[in-house]
Amino acid sequence: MSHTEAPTWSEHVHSVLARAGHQRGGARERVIELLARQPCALSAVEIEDALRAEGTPIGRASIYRVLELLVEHGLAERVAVGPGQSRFEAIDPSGAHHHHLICRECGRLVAFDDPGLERAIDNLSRRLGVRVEHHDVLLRGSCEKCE
Amino acid sequence: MSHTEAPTWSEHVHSVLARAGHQRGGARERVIELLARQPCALSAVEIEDALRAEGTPIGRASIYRVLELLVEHGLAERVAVGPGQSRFEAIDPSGAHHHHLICRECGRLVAFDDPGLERAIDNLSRRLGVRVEHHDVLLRGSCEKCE
DNA sequence: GTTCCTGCAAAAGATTTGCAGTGAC
DNA sequence: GTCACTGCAAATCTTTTGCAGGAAC
Repeated sequence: MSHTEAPTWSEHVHSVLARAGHQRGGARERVIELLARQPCALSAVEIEDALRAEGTPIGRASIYRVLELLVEHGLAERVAVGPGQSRFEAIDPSGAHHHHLICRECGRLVAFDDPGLERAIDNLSRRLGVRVEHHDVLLRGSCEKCE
Repeated sequence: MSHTEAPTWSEHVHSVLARAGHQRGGARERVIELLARQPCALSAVEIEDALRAEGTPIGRASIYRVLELLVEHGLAERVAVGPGQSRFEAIDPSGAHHHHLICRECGRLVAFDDPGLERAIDNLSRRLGVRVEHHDVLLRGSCEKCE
């Protein structure tokens, strides 16, 4: 694979942050590399635990600072799954994105995407006459395993 | 419309809770009556302030207990508008419901409903083969006033 | 050398829990 | 009288902030 196309998410993040005048510290790199490898959203504590398990523990405050920076630059998304429980995940630079189903039984977060849903939201924002920069859709129910 | 049917939300709440073996205390009644009159979602602190302003202050713990009870029985909904910021609103017994746009400029929460969106979510849950009990849609952008 | 990054400890908020007293039925 | 409801204070949990030292450029 690989000619010269489609930058990976990490590369994209690095170039956006560099352009914004940020240096590359160790803690930030580790959070970015970890997020880049995730199939789905993680909480700050899960990120902390995962990095500790890999032998590169970093302070929780740093994790929140990195996440805040990523969200601010539109590079990551915060998914609110409950009172005081946020999870974070990478936003693909291509603009592709997905939504989540949170299972009441097992608590698992399942990702999915759906063009019909995107279309409905487009129509809606046009109808309302508002500018929608971002949308979160969170379904609650039972996943196929728990059904 | 209206012969003798369609119970109001408060009535519905009272009958559901009574059936579940709950008594009717003062604090609970006040929170329920307040929520019944709201056009849109309130935070726990807003509820506390509103009740204090009406001269019937109640403990914040009681507010959270009432809200938890309502959510548990499917009588109210929690809307997560940010990290550590939940708002609550009544769920109409008819099943009618709406979603929200939160304005980045003024922070206002705007309610709307949209049949196209509901349809898209129906189709989606059928396609995924999951049972969706509840869905939250939260748009972020600028409202008409701030546009 | 200057400016940004990091970790630690403390702070700030939101929400929950323990407990003793009060009220509903 | 019994069991649920309430308020207060304390505890818990997530997230943010202040600050001193260390790293990037």
